[in-house]
Amino acid sequence: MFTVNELALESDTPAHVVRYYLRIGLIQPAAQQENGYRLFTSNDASRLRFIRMAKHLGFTLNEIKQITQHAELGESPCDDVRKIIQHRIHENRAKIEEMMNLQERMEQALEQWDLMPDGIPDGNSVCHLIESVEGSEGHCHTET
Amino acid sequence: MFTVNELALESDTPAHVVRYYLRIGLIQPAAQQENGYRLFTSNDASRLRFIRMAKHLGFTLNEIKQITQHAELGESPCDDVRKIIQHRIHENRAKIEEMMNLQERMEQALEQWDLMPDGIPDGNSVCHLIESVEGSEGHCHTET
DNA sequence: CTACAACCTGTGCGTTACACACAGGTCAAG
DNA sequence: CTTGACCTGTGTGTAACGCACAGGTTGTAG
Repeated sequence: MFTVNELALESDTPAHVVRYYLRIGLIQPAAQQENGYRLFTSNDASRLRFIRMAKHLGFTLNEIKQITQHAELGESPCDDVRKIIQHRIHENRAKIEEMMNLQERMEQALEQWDLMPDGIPDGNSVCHLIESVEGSEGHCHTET
Repeated sequence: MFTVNELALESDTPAHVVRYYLRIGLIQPAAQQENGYRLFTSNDASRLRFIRMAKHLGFTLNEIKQITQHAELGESPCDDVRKIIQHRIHENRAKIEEMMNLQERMEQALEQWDLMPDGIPDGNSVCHLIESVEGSEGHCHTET
């Protein structure tokens, strides 16, 4: 039987993360001491390791919860797992593209600003650097 | 004098976003009707357009708040603006890299899983697909 | 046996930038 | 006056923790 701290060490997870997973019901204590301390088995440690693996693969905690609940009922979560990853691959690709666009916008701005002096704000302008950036009228919104 | 909705149209911002900005004090109403409705001037509209520009460039709402507060006091925010963008460029580069690593992990996993059948979970295993993924013991943590 | 310090415990709140819901208010048409 | 469409402010929920706090536990010294 491990305490929270021991479970954290055993599963290579920060203790406060273990507590968070407990809070949201992603893991449950196997037992409880009289003073309220939660106790765990080595089974919980491997469960926790599974959770970290899934997170490392991009699954959200909610998805992991679904998966473990399915597994607990004896149903195979594999089909959902494949679908989720496929969806996440698309999602992530879009996000990366958006962040690369942002990156370019920022780099272009910084370069452009190199030739511009600092300015004192007046009633019309808050920061002429930011206001000088072009292309702010074309907002692209890509949904999931 | 505009209402929230009119200000939203004028500044090309969703109305619920305008309300959010009001809530966090990023913008303030110029006046108030007797029924509690908030009223704005065209000055507020251009302020809001500035906020959208800054967001488009990657500034957080907190940073924008700082910038506008500086500007309101007559101090030039330009120096901070340059520093923030420089910092954000580094930050974003790291994030993009991390997301590309994740992308590769996901794609490799999906490919690898193509040859694997679905499995029924037992006590030892939750989902053998996820558990089969290699390299889960080497966690990389890149800080800002 | 007691005093004290170091550490560990559960839990409440703060974070980002909205999205949604809800009860009530406003305005034009009939 | 009533109906319906729309608009208003505000409370709450989101993801995944990070931090802080008051109290409990454990080890060591005296």
